[in-house]
Amino acid sequence: MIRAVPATQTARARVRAELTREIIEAAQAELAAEGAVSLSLRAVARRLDMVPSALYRYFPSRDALLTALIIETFNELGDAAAAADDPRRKPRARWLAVASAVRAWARANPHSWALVFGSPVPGYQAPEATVEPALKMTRVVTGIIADAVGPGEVPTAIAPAPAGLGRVVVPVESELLPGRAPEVVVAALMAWTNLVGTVSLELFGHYKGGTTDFDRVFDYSMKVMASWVGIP
Amino acid sequence: MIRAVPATQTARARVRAELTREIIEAAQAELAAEGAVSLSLRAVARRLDMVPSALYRYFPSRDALLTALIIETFNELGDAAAAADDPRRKPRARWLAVASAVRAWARANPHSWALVFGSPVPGYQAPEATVEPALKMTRVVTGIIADAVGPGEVPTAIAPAPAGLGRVVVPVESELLPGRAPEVVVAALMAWTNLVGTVSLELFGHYKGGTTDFDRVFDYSMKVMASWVGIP
DNA sequence: TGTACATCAGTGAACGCGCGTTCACTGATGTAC
DNA sequence: TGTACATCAGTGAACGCGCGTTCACTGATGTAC
Repeated sequence: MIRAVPATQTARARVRAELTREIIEAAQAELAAEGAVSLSLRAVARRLDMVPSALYRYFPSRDALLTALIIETFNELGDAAAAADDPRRKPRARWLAVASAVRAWARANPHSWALVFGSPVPGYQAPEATVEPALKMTRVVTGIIADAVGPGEVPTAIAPAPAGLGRVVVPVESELLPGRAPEVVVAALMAWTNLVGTVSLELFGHYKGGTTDFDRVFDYSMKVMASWVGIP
Repeated sequence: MIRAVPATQTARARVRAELTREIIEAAQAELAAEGAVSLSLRAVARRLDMVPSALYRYFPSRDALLTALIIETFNELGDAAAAADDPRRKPRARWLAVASAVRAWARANPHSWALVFGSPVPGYQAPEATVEPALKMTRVVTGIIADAVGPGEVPTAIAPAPAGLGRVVVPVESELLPGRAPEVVVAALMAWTNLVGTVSLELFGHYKGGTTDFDRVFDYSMKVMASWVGIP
């Protein structure tokens, strides 16, 4: 799938790169139409007017295509979040803009969202290459919180963490929230969880009938979360 | 699937009821082993040493079996939550006990959890009969919050709701939190979302590598959520 | 610049598989009189 | 209590389907000299 290509691309290499793109896009269209479960190589091939076996020139297996799709999804979501974030604005406005953008992207691409945040595909093990793209959206969110709450600070709304919790959250602290108090690290995790959880539960139909205008509930709950987490 | 049975059950009716149970249990075992996606009538039949067509005496289609399984799952989860809740204790202890019980149940039955909270099965439309069982666990959670925060009260940690929000959340307020302020209704929704979201994201592997001891992070974050929502 | 050979893209047929559902059937259980 | 008939459970064979993957092939594109 990844191959060294001469600096001056041959026509063949160019066509190959283009077709790889087209296959991913056809797979996304198929995903949007049918969902991740029934995403089949044959359906993708049909969309491209190709014979199924031809896809094996580009992806060694269905799983490899799925991986490409997952990476693509995380990248697009991360880009949507990053595009909505203007670091010159106040943290609260940034948080609300990013949260809305994430939700909007998910509603526009529900099957892609379900592909990465829904039930794991059984038998499929996500390879290393998906880890970094998966963090993109998260980085935008935690970046805002890191800008709002300095190292060592603890917003008043957050109850003190038990002794020793800091050690437990070192991985996420060092990767995403360097120097921040454990209270802030966990609160950031909760804000992220609430965003992803709310979007998933909305998309998967679990709020159905609960409200007459979920847009307003979403906006308000993100504001509430902002003050809880200490985003002024 | 549902049929009138004479007050004095015939041997046949008794056997029928037992076998219906056994089929559901075999389907759960299959679910636990393979996941919801690949849950097939034929696999369930194999587990029972029956011929696939025999299942049609009990369930008219694969979807009907799936529905029975979804109802079963919601009921078990609701029972687990209710069993953990002792109304004589303080709201905070109740909330923490229920949250832990829900998480424990999910970790013990990950595929059942994924069946109801993961990606919707494409082409499957949940019938009316699943609505009430789906609410059971939610009722336990909101019941605790309703006991902690009286009608009209607004805990200090929750930012005031914009005018008119109350009207939007009437359905959930009247069904689950009668008379409570819109701030409390939304905060309860957020607490429930955070619980379900945290459990899902843990189960689906999205916290992997983030902490060295997620048990402790879970406990602490539920405590933080309790004080945010106003559970003393 | 031209030729000989190697590489690659895409075809078409085939493989073995498991799926949901239908249908005509046999034999056992239950009901009416 | 016994008999005649109706109901039901489960069998076994078959249907048509779509799937991922393999393989030998043809013809076009690229490379070395």
